[in-house]
Amino acid sequence: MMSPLVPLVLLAPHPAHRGGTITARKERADSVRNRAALLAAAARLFKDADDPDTVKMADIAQAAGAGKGTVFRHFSDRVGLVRALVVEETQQLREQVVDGPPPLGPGAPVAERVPALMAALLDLKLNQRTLMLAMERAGAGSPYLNPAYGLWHSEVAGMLSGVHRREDADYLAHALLAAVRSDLVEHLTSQGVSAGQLHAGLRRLCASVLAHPADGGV
Amino acid sequence: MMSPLVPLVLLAPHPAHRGGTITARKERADSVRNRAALLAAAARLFKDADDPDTVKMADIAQAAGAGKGTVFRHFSDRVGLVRALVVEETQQLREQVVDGPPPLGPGAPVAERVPALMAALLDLKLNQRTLMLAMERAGAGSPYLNPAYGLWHSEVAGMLSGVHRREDADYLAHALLAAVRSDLVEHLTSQGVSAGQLHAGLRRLCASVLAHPADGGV
DNA sequence: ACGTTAACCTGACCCCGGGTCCGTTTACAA
DNA sequence: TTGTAAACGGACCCGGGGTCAGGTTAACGT
Repeated sequence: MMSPLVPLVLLAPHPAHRGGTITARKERADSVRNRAALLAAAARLFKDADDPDTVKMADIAQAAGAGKGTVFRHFSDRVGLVRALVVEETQQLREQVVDGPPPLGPGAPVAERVPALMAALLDLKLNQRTLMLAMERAGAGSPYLNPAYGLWHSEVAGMLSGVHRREDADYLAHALLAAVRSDLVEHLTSQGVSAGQLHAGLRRLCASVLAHPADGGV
Repeated sequence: MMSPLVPLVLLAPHPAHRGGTITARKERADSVRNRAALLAAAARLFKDADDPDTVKMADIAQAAGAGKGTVFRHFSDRVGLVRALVVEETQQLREQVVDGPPPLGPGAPVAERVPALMAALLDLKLNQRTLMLAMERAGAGSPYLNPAYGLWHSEVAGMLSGVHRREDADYLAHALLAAVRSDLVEHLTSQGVSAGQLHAGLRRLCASVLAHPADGGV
């Protein structure tokens, strides 16, 4: 809950970031209040919505009791808003992965930690369904520009690099993460596949990728 | 080249499909000509464009020497147009997979056929980059509603079902296909990853998933 | 306290692109 | 030739993301 990995202020583009140690006025209280209100309102709207596209910027502004301009002042565009939300919603998991207890945190054997992280990500997609869909749909390359993605990937790739060549490990990590992409999860769920079945398949996938490639190259 | 898997006429929603064996006027020549012109123009525009979003419906109409209404008459909406294009561009590969010679066609051992198909799909994403990006970006669940996807998935899942439980095989097939999604390929390419490296990683992934899971449950 | 100032707030407005509509044209059939 | 269903086309509509000019207010210096 504490010690955010990224100082929250960095998420807001505006607060004066001039030269080195000079002046820099304190951020206005109403600005802080508005940003919080906007994030809260947006989170609620996405949670309630089925289709992320039905959540309009103007709705968010209104729900937060602010003007539309304020939304764009704080988050610059739709992608920025969604990213900020994702950062919030993944904060807990990010902390657990970086310095939490095993199996998510460091210390657990790779064979347990990888599936644990992947399972957590799958649950994230299941629980924050609409928001995560919004993130993947938002503009070019969105899933990969998401700040959290870098963390997941470097963690997984690092763990795989004990079993595979570095380059392969990088790609395999991307592949594992692609297996829990929101629209895939959404598609399977809507086909009647249960969460349990998804988890089972995912475990199988992790196990396959983690198994030492006995045979030479293929 | 011959024997299209799906009669072309099915791709066009409009040509009269009333009751059983009755009348049904022959499709007008100009209609046929226009559809072909539109597809050709769209294919060219997508090929030339970097960002699929820069290809507008009006542009396509104009490039084909037709009115905007005509585009929508033939393909109903943007998604329809893109899907029709994808069907065209994948026709050759679809035929090769269904009744072509090994390793793509039936008959090759699974350990060769799966990586061959996946490599072909990766090449497709590399060569038809913009069109494939357009397809994945087009509306909700687009990659999975694409008619070709069903074929790739059923083929791969079928092959995997010799090695894995049926449910796992289904999911693993989706996971393999997710590993060649256009935006991932795009992201890696833009990071400087070469086509060769992608192919290598993909082979490694296929090999892992195809290896018999010796150990019991994970 | 109280002016000064820069940051903030707002919602009317702009813009653009997907999709629609209907008056006009045209290919086919009788 | 003529009747007619179907195709055509581009002016038009509309909704939503993003902008901006003008009013407001919280922080700072004195």
